[in-house]
Amino acid sequence: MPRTPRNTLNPELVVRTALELMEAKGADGFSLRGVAAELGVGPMALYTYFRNKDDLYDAIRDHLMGLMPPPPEGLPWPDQVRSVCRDLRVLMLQHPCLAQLLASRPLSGHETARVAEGLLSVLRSAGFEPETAARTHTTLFTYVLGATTWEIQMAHEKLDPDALRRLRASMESLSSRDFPTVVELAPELSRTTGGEKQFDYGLDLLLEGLIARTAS
Amino acid sequence: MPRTPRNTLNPELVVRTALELMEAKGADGFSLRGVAAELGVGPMALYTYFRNKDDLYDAIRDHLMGLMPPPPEGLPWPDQVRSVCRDLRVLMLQHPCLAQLLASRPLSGHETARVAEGLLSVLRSAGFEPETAARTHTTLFTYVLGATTWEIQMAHEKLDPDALRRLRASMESLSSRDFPTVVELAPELSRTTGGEKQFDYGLDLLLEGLIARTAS
DNA sequence: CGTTGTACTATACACTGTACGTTAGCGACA
DNA sequence: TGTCGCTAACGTACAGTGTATAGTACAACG
Repeated sequence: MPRTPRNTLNPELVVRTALELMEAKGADGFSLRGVAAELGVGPMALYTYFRNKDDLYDAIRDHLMGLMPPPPEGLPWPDQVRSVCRDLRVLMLQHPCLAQLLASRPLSGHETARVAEGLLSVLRSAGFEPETAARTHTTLFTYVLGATTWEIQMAHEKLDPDALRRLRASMESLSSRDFPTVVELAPELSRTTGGEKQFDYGLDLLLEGLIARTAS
Repeated sequence: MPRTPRNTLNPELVVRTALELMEAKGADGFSLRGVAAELGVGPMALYTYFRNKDDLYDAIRDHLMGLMPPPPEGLPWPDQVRSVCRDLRVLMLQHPCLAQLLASRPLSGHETARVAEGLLSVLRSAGFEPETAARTHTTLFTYVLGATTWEIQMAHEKLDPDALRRLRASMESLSSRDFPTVVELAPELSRTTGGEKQFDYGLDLLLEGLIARTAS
């Protein structure tokens, strides 16, 4: 059995510090040694509470998922689903590292389960059969994951002037003979990428399909 | 102007070797030094052809996108769209590193543009206005990206016995009082996750929505 | 032939995650 | 009260990373 901790460290404190560093310096550039230094402690001290770096990643992810609000009550189920998906997007935008943490590691942890429970129970209450509810949950989650990951990527792009310049250059190097549609739609592609409107466009497509299926 | 290469190296060869290593040892565990060693060359030799590691990543991504077939001709547009999305999923499953390469770097390159051109021209021919076509393209792409990334992640999970055991443990530790729906749907969630059926389920939802909008 | 530019090498630096062995200090029991 | 065991935290060390910088050998050109 674990004794009471000495006093300097505890898992909660490590996770909070790691999260701060991750948001300050980006998901790359984050290192165990950086966290340890921030805590005024040797790198190996962290291994008392986390088996390795991935284990710490999981803890950070679950900590962030704890910030997800529960589904709103008293609304029609499509609005509840929309709300959950939007909340997850906003959380991912506020904490860009969350996107990578969700995509690169399996889901686990108490708070993560809580979020899944919220969405799944909405779907079950809406009348979806168990298998359809599971499929729908996965579809919605993966859509939010992909759409928001991409949105974050594009936002990074627009902030880096060097990358932006190279993107313009590669765009203009495309012959409008070989790629007429890409060249024609280049303004729309860069203008519409990302943003709440783009996100809702895809989300509404999914929701319309779901509504149609419950009606039949 | 570039002189004729000495003879040992060229960009194409480097990319092919890098891709082999990436598929053999996974996207992690891939290193410039590994590629250089495989080519029997010093690590810095690669910097003659690529400005840095990310630049090589971009080249690999574009090389893989070159394997995408063009949209099939002579079919109704929803079938063309479905075909392109499925092809991209299959390519990502065959080359799991592609998922990370697509998600972590902006799109660029000739082959990548070719693929975009294919899907965009299908949408334009189907009658979508420029802005809607751009939005739809992004929605479809991000759906495939998220869904397939997740599918790969889950497949990795099922192959690692240690991770699988930990997943079972964390599932069973969930109280069915706190998380009744998750516990109830646990079999469906692990059974339906991934696979072509799951992918098509979400894809068909999107397509139904798109068809409805062109009809109105 | 000399000059120049390029393909590649050699060395070095600042990092990374973590395996291993050691120390210091608390909790509990004699 | 003394002592023993357990463990939190430390220090050292290792194998590895990407890449900056400087140098070397060779091909092509004037």
